Amino acid sequence: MTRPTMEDVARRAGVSRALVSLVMRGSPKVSEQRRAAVLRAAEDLGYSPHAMARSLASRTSTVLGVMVSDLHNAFFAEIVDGLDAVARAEGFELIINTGGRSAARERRALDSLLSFRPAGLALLGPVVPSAAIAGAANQAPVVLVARSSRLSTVDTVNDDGEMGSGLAVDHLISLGHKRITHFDGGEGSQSAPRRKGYLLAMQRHGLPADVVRSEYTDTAGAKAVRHLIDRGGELPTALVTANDFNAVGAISALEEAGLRVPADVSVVGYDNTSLAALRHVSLTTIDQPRNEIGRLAAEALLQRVRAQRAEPKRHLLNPSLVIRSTTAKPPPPPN
Amino acid sequence: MTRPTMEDVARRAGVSRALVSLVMRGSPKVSEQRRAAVLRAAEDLGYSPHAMARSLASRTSTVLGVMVSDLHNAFFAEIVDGLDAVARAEGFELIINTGGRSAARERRALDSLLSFRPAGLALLGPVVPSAAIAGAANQAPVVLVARSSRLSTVDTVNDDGEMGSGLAVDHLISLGHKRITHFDGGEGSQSAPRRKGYLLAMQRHGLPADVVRSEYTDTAGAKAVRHLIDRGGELPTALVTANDFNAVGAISALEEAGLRVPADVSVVGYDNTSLAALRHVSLTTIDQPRNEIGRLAAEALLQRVRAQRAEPKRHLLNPSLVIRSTTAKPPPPPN
DNA sequence: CTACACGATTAGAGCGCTCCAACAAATAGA
DNA sequence: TCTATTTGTTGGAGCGCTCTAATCGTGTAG
Repeated sequence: MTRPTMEDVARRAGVSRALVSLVMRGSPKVSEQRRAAVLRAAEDLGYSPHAMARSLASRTSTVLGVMVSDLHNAFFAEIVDGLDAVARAEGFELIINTGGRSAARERRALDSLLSFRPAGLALLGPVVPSAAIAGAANQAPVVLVARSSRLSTVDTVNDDGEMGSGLAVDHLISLGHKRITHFDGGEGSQSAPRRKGYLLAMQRHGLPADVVRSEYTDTAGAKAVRHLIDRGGELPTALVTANDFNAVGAISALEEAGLRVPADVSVVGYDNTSLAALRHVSLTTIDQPRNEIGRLAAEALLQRVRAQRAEPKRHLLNPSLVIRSTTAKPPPPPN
Repeated sequence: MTRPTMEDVARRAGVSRALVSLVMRGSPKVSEQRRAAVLRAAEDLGYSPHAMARSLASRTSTVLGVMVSDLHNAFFAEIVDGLDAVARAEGFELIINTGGRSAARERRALDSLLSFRPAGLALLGPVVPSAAIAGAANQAPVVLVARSSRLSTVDTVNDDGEMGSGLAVDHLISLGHKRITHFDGGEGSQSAPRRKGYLLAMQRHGLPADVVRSEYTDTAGAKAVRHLIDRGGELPTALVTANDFNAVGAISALEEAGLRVPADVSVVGYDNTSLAALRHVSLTTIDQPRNEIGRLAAEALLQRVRAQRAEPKRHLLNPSLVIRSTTAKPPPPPN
């Protein structure tokens, strides 16, 4: 089980350890003849360099630490996918752990990642206090995804939630809706800008805003609908929901209450998850370019790693409206 | 940016480097007084041990390599989640990369993981040839998920697809169904045992089997339904589909064709993804314990790492039936 | 008062590699 | 011919840590 080292390769090829090192790193200043000899010896022995020893000696790292608040969430999984793609293309490796939406656990996860002295750190939807992030940013370049920050040492990649909700509202209004309610994402990340976008858009059109506190789950969406019905008064003709899950829960509850979507009530989701695209659901929603987010995060990190940039970068990606079958003109007013 | 080392802590605490090392590893043979001094010094300096240097010096690793054929797939993401949970609880870290369903890329991914000399390797749904797996297994303990192997050096964790389909068929038959069609998963992994389980169960009950080639997507499910309708003849009263996505696609197509689920046709999915649980979908399906799969994989690995076991372990997990709202008694025969 | 054991501490070698300065050999310039 | 350069190669120090064996005090028994 004990693998061959550079020493072994050097001995077999009849050269010094340093020469083997040069060959392994693809240095141009090695004669073809020696290079071939070294490569052969390595091949024979099944040698491959020890990444950690290399990292230690060179005082550099090819590891990017990734902390995912929740891998369960397909949204983050796709971002990791994007990160992985560019990281690997650039010769970096991802080391991942999850924070489980608990600040304490995230702290530990962060420490654990830092103990590998990674070249950079990507935090996906972290909930740790800003101070912890600042601390981490002192040790390695940090990029934040789905969380904003004013720290000048960290980069951020976000979708413009304010704009996204605005798109949803504009779409509904252009269909003729006037009573539009927002189900918000509660404490969830990005909940605030989405709410703000809704409020601003309603105000812009001179319509009364109505926000119901909710969460990023389908049960919460259903609950919000029942709340709407229970509180009495006129029902809205359209819903701008916290995310796709919330939307789907809302749709179910609406249908259970005898209301048709979109004939009676239009519903817009957020995220454009694979769920929304299912023909059975066919949800009008706001798309965030997830893979793109991952790529940009990785690129931002690599730029810092290579010291190509010191000023913070704030990516704010434009979401887009995806119109499917859950929005339509409002029903004619009952008279 | 240059972080303090053990040397720095030692100097500040007025002790030797070795003593700091002992404290950091929680050795009992250190006087309380010194321990406190060291801990204080470390705290003051913001010191934390360098995982790679530690690994190199101790000739041990706390890293588990994970190769995911496709992180996009929520199924694997949840397994990684399970892996992560037990790995972290045991003080191990995950280093992840993806193979992108290409044997060549998987090979490279594998090499890259091995260059970190991980304590063990988990391969999720790998497509590389068996020889490559055997090669990897020579360097580190390997556990395979969603892929079987005869290699005595690797462990495997799979769900019993044959049994799962059997459960679906039995359930439908107990409801009174006789014409049950299977939409299979085509070339997809685990497609074969699921098909086999269907065939065996039908045979066991003396019913004629009917398999329609399909895939693990919702569009494929819809297409299979249209194929069923187009080919004429009597429609089945129940569908055992390739997976949940396939099921949802099939349901949509059925409804579009004016058939009600489950009144006219019952549908069973496979995997019990979060999709199936949505109230809007409420799909009867076969549950694979994904988190459990991840846990078992991690445990199998750790047992090998600790040399607690040398014989291969073959986990075959029992799937279970989750009854929701897409299955019911068949319609009375039209006479 | 010496011998001995025992717990606490430390020096030093070494993990597998990179990097630097030094060097030998071949080539160029004067 | 002799001194510069260039090109290819090498020894050795050192990255931050662990581990073994040796050392240093103490307390205790003889």
